[in-house]
Amino acid sequence: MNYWLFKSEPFKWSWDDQKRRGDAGEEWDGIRNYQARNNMRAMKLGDKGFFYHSNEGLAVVGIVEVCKEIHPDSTTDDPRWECVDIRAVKDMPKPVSLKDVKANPKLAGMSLVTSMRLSVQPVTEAEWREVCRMGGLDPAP
DNA sequence: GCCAACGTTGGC
DNA sequence: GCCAACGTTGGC
Repeated sequence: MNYWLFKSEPFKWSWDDQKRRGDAGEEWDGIRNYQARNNMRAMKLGDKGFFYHSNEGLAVVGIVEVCKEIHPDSTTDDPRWECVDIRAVKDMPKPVSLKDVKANPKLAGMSLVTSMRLSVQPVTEAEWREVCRMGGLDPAP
């Protein structure tokens, strides 16, 4: 199992929008960055991810799960761009803000800190557990 | 709203 | 294949 982080500007696509989709999930389309796409290519069904609000909120607000592996992005005809589908799993009991992440030395190597602009990021298991702990969640499964 | 960081594009 | 120009992202 691998872990990821998905960034979204809440006024474009928020955690509430995502939850409203329920188990059907939603295509994570619109990604036009190779590194982000490559990360999505590496995702497997059932992989978990953080849902992060950028620009406004600046916090990890929920947990998502990959519910469909890589496929063409329906919002473009350009075959270079592909995406996965994700569905909401649960809320973060306590959102973990960027400030909190930056303030935690254990998370100094996290992509959120080091590759600020990457919109789909890998998360290590240690980082996953730490952020879950900070958010008031039992990190197991 | 500003601006720094950084990815992409295109001319050479 | 280099690099300057340009566009976008995202924290502040």
